[in-house]
Amino acid sequence: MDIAEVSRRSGLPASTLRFYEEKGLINSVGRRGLRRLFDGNILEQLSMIALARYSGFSLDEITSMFSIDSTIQINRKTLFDKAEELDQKIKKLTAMRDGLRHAAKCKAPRHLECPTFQRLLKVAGKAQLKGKKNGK
Amino acid sequence: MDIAEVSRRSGLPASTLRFYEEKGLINSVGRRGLRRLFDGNILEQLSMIALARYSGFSLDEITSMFSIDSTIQINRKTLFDKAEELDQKIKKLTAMRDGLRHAAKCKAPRHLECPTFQRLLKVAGKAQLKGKKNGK
DNA sequence: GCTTGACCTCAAGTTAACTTTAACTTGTAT
DNA sequence: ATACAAGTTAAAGTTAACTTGAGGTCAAGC
Repeated sequence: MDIAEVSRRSGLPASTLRFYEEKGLINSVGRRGLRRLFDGNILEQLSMIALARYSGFSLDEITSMFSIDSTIQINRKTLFDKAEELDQKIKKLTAMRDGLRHAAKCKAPRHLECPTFQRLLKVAGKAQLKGKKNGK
Repeated sequence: MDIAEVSRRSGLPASTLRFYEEKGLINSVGRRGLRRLFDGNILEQLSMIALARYSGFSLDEITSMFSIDSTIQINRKTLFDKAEELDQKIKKLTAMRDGLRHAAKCKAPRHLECPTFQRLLKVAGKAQLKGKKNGK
């Protein structure tokens, strides 16, 4: 599979694929002349990466979580911790979603003055943002 | 309330508060000499902003969703659409969380080879990332 | 009335995750 | 053999969301 096909099938521009390879997130299996060749399973790897990115993990975190060459088993505790982190995040997103839905219906002149909205805010604020830089 | 107190109580550095004001996300109510003065409700506004940021909205989106000066009611449909977006995201995050939890327990030599993991991936991939640039 | 510490502005710097550009190479079709 | 479309590299550019730095201001305490 050449880079164009991977690009077409994954939806990612070739430049991104090269960038990911340079970063060590993915690997090409060889070259035909200058041109990279990719293995079929690259597509699943890329889906995984896309999902993780979308979930808010940085490329560096993803590298350490899924990289092929890392010590045979990725530290189970790390994975579990990541899952916990996500769980917290899901709770906040849910509060936000409900808040937005409410706001779309609410008659209060300003959302911040609506008690329902404020309650949601409070709930969401519970698990304070103690994360690193990238709190997305 | 001066900037130092807002900073202390919100946990945000003064530089961020100035930056937010410059961007139009928040407003100071006046000055004492050069120094900004903030109203008490600024703290709730900042919680709201923090939650929205954490939920993956960009500052520009937040500005248009919550800015004080925008047309009296923010477009209900927009709010609803944002809620839907979040709902999709919550589904993906849930898949990711379950995936990670599974990975932490799974005995398969490589997670990508584990059928449970692959199933999760497939589910998560359903609502494709058709978003703009900022898909976090 | 002078110092000082907390604030101010404006410009430039930083980081992540890419994208763009310029100049080069090569397998395939003619 | 030659052209050329599609690849390649290395370096510089881009955007969002801030942070840092240099140099200036001012209200309050001594």
